[in-house]
Amino acid sequence: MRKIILEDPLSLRKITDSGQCFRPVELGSGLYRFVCGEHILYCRQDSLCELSVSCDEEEWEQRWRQYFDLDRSYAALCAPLLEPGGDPFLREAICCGEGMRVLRQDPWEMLVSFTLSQRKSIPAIRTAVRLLCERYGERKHTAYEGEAVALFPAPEVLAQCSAEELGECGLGYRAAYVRDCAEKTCAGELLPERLEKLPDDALFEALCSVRGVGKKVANCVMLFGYGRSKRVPSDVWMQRIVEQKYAGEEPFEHWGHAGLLQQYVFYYALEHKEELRGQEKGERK
DNA sequence: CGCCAGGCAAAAG
DNA sequence: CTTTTGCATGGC
Repeated sequence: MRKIILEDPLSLRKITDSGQCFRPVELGSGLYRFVCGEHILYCRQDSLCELSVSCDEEEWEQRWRQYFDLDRSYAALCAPLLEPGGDPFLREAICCGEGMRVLRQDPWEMLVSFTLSQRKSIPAIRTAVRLLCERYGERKHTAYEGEAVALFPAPEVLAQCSAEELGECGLGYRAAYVRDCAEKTCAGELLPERLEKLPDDALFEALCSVRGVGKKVANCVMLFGYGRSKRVPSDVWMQRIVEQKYAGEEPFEHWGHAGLLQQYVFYYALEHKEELRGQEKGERK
């Protein structure tokens, strides 16, 4: 394992638990495994700003630096928002999520993962994604205890499966949606190399052409797969926050890098589920 | 067992 | 155009 010193706090646990990624896992005793494309990283948290990693320096610089979004300082970005007189809830959320990063993940994987995520809990999404990888993904051997890791399946492979077959991974009615992701990608309509050049609006529209991809899923793919840091996916949890902390008025418009702050807020919501659910209003009859 | 999940498309108003 | 409804299944 090689030592990495970071300029910014980074929490492997919070990132892994924050609902933006479904394949990173804690293997036990603080050892985490991340997968990005066909690259696999084993990683340990030594302190807030120190990691031990399994890759060499070149791979860290070329691949994982971008994956963990290390070229921008989240601390510097959040500092002005922590000043007294600022938004008190946002301040609390940022403190709660210290060490959060918004990962830059594979666009194809994000498209499929968030398409099958709708109306599923995060643990259930993890299971479905894992089953897809185990059934249809190529295996890659690693140095860690001879472990063979199943990579995320290629579009061509999923496009050859019937919806019924895909459904066996627990996709339910979303199986047809995943098939459409694969078909359109194979047909060249959603090639990441082309889409990444589009402006936000055009990219959004292209993603929404897939059956089962709407506003929320498209924004997740843009934020987590294409690095569009202004996008704010709005799901039930974000809606509860807007209701209960902002009296129904979305504050995101006047946040710079709203997508990054959104991730702190979303993580805060996951960590305070009970209170947010409990205070839900409007169940009068 | 019952309830809810990082929503969406289609039907109804 | 805006609002309501049905949806498959795993976690807990």
